[in-house]
This record gives sequence, structure tokens and C-alpha cells, in this order.
Amino acid sequence: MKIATWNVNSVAARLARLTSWLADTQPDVVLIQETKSTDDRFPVAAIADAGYEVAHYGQGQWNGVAILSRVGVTDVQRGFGDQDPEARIIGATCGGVQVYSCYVPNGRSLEDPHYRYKLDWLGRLGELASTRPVGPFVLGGDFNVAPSDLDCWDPPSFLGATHVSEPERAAIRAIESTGLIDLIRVLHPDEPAYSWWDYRGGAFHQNHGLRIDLLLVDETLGRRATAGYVDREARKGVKPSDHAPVIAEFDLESEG
DNA sequence: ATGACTTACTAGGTAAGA
Repeated sequence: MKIATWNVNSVAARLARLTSWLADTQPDVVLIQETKSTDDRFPVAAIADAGYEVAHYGQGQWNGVAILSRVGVTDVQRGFGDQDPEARIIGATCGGVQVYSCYVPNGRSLEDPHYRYKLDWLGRLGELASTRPVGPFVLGGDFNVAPSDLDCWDPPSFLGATHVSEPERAAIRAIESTGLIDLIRVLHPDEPAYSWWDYRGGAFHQNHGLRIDLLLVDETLGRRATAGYVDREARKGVKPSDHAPVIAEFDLESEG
């Protein structure tokens, strides 16, 4: 089974690239963030033509998360089940795997109220992880946190910024402490494996990036992973998202 | 230098992203 996470930065602006990427990549499940779409406007028909069912939790101009699947989508959950004004998490069961697509708040700056909202939100994500049922589990998405300095192209220039602060990193570690593995980092302990590059200043060309899009998987799925990688090709060319897809492949058939 | 791009919303400029 191939599972990807991708912040598309508007599903409407990215639709042609998304459908061609689906055809080329053939993922079974795609965890999408920043659809910037209402449920009404989500291009369900175009995605169906590509062979995928859709579960979407949309808001409009901002946020919006979705799950695309060609192995079924059941037990859809939108939001945390409590009051959150922003559409940032959706879960479902796809092909026997419980998956979540999350879009963690940006934080803006350490002094901004949005930073407190981000830390609170990461706390709720930890609660969700700690209360999950036993079984194959993938928590993927745009976490807006670079978990270590290896995940940041220039740590000194990020001092005092969001995405690298100790409370954010501690929140990621707390989520992992529920028994989840940062799959790409475990498979590639020494590679930066950036997943986001600023549109400005030729950042992608210079590989000035951050690794903020993560696939956190339970330990059983971690043992069954056969590959995990960033699809840098999807960041190239005309009208890309500023994020690249992060992809994992699992062997769910063998014993173990 | 808080800019550089890109998006939605909407027809000019703002808010937001990270």
C-alpha cells in the first residue's frame, strides 16, 4: 500500500497537477492539506475520474483537509469532535488502515496568539494519538514544525522563529511518545529530506527548505514500510505547490 | 530591509502562508 501526504496549497489551483500526479504516482491513499475549498466546490468529479473517492473537510479561503482513496473511505471524522473554528483535521479508515490528514496551525510568530493556538492544537493531536485504537495507524500532514535542526536548511537564521522552537518540537516528541514513528526520518536518519521550500528567492533551486510534512506511523506499520521518500519532482515545473508530497510504501501482506 | 512569491477574494489591495 502506498500512502502520501501533500499540502497542495489550493486544490483548485493545483487540480491539473494533482490529477496528473495521481496517474503517475498511483498512490492508494493521499492525505491532502490546504484545499482552500468549501465542500461544495471540491472537485469531486475530477478526482473520481482519476479513480479516487474523496472525504473532505473544507472551510473556504483558508485551511481545508481531505483524504483521497482508491481502497475505500469509511468512518470519516471531521475535526477533533470539539470546538475548533478552523478545518484542520480529517480521519478515515482506508483499506484497513486508520489515517488522519492534519494541517497544524502556522503559529505566525512566538508572540502571536496564533502560536498559543498552535501549541494547544498540537496538544489535542497528542490526545488523539494517545487514545487511538490498536491497529494500523497513519497520522500524516503538514505539521508546520521542523522536528530537529537537520530538518532546517539554516538553523541560525531561524532562531526565535516558529517551526523550530523548543515547545513545538517537544509537542512533536509527545505525539511520537504515544508509539508513533517519524517514518522518513527513521528510514533516512542523515538526509535533510525537506518537504517545503519558500516560493520566494529561488529557495527550491538552492535547496533552502524545511522538513515539516510528516508521516507518523505506528510501530507495526513502521516495520512493514518498504520505502519512504519525498517526491521532489512534484515541486518542479509550472505552478507547483510550495510543498512536495511525502510518500510511504508498506507491505501489508507478509507476516510480521 | 520583514522584502522576495502565490493564493483567495474580488477587481484594488489585503491577509495569510512558513
